[in-house]
Amino acid sequence: MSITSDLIRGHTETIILAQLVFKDSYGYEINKRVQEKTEGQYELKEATLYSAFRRLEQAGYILSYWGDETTGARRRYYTITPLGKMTYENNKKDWQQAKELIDKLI
Amino acid sequence: MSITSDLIRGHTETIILAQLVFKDSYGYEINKRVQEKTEGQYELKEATLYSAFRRLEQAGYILSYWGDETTGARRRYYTITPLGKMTYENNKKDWQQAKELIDKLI
DNA sequence: AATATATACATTGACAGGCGAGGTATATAA
DNA sequence: TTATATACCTCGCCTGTCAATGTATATATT
Repeated sequence: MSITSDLIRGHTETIILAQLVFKDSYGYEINKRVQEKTEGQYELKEATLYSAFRRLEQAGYILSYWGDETTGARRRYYTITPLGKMTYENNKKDWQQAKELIDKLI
Repeated sequence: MSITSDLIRGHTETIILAQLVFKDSYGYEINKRVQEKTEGQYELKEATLYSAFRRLEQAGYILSYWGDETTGARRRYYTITPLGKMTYENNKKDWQQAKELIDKLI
């Protein structure tokens, strides 16, 4: 695993929410998008990804529904809720703050 | 606890090493320094701090010795080793990289 | 004299998130 | 027929954080 994995620990949920702000999506696609955006420098582990989905849904930040694919593997799509959007915005602010703190400290 | 605690998770060791690069220090002082630098926005929990010291010493990044205080509570001082300095420099680079990745993703 | 506060270190045990390993199923390309 | 890509899911371990608790010294307050 890449050197950065420890440092991104704790951002998984925000990363997922960020993808869902643009459009509904599903696990596999979200992970592919993360890999594209980081040019392969980072990827979500499947176990991490799916356990995060459970937490996010439990918390009311996302909702899920099965896609109506007539071919290929089935997809479970996720939508972000208004509460999820608020949480995402808050998390982004927290990140800006945390970045400054860490920069002061290291 | 402050909102940022989850996001700083994983930086504890680097924060400690950063303090020891300047000068030898001890737990209580390091924590006070962290609080000063962040204007009270962040503090290391004692259990977190002392378990980090154990890990860092185990890994050969720091060495410890008892201070020779003739008054007040005894202090266990820590010194950063050359290996610890290298690790600190690497961690700083990793942080710069992680910051960019996270900014891309959220 | 008694109490509170600051300094200083340390351990225990619970909890939460990350993830390796394993499993299921469909579709296409070699 | 085999491999690869797509797509989802669970179990159980590992690791870092931290609340709670305990010890000891020195000073300030009541």
